[in-house]
Amino acid sequence: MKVLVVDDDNLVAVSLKTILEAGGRMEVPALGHSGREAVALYESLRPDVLLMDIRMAEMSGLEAAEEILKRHPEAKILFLTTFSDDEYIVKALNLGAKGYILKQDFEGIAPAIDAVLGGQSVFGGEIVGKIPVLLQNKEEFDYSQYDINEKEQKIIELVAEGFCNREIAEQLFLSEGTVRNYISVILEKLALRDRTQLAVFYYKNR
Amino acid sequence: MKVLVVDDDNLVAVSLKTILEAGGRMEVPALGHSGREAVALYESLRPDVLLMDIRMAEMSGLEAAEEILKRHPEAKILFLTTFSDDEYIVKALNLGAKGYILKQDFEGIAPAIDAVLGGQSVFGGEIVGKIPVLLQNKEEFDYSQYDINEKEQKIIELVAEGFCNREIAEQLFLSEGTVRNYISVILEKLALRDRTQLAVFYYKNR
DNA sequence: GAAAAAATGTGACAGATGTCACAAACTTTG
DNA sequence: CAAAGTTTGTGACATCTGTCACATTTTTTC
Repeated sequence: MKVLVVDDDNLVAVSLKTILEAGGRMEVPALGHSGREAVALYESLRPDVLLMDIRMAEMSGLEAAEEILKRHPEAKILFLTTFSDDEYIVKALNLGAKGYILKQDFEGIAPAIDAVLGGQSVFGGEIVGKIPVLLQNKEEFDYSQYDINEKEQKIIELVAEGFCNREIAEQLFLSEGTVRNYISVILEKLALRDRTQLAVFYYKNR
Repeated sequence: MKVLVVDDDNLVAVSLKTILEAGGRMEVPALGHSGREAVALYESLRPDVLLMDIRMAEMSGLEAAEEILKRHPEAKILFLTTFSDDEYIVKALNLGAKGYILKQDFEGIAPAIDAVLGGQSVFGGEIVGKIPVLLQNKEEFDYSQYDINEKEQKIIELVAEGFCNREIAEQLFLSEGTVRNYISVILEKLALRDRTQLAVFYYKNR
């Protein structure tokens, strides 16, 4: 079974190769170190599974995956991640990745690859619990039709998080009065009455 | 490695036992046929993984899982499902199940169990793609844990529609002062600060 | 650099909001 | 029925909110 390993950090890539080949059932015919290499190596080797870091210079894992899946929709791509990059989970999911697992999780990686080959999708420990939350802050609302600028958008988001004017002022380095003025203008533009209606508007339009 | 198998349908349970033990690495010390049995067998056998049908008479897999996870939060529970019962996915997910896989997927089940033992969460083929959609179908929020009664729920809904106290009072045939008191109590119970946070809470929890 | 435009700020005001202590009306329970 | 509990209401109060007119500062444009 061929597994292509791609990671920015050569040490990680080599370690993974060692771990995977230790079981005797997997072969790692090449190591890549960027998204660009991933695409090229995938084409030439046609591995059963692609195990790839999600963050890389030159071309991110996500971009590479998009490219590869465009040409090979059946590709089995498993992302490697650290604890820190939650925000990519949803993108990876929508892209059609077969999983999202933690680099730290050495013993867990080989079984994960097996499971993917068996047609499953795999997510590292805590990740699944986060998916519902991450999906909530999904799509961007299109404010363009309402003549709402960036700063106003930012204020809308903070109102929709339940912050009061003083807190919003602190976060944006404005005075409380200015925030009040902004909100006044926003309410006028959206034909709403108060900040609660603004929060409601925010959640209903997404 | 001990795997407890629980399925309504004895044929399925026996088949699973055969498949899992074929590899030589897994042992299936018992077969259960209901949620109730699952709970009892889990207690007596303490398996490494519990593989359980989600729909069963007597006590559903979900209820059994809830019970087991209450006592053993580290329990590794994997649900078996057919194509038809999508609606349970989200519940299983929130409950803390380690996966949700398809019965049909014979070859995939053993690797899935391995992956779960390796600390991963596993989802059968198409299931992951459905999660975003399923999460959108706003389920009823469970207020029971917060000691929120029906009238209070109604008021929460009206606040979340953006109505002011006077409007809420009119709709519920209460005085404005009473509505204020209600909201005051609700905010206290939910540990929120103001009506906007209440509206935010409402939309974030569904 | 001066003029114009945009962003930010201030202060005053009215009204809405949330809290609290307590009262009145109604319902349930013994 | 009486006591106890629940629901609904009131009034006072401090605070937050939204509006407005206008001032100040910063940035853009010519």
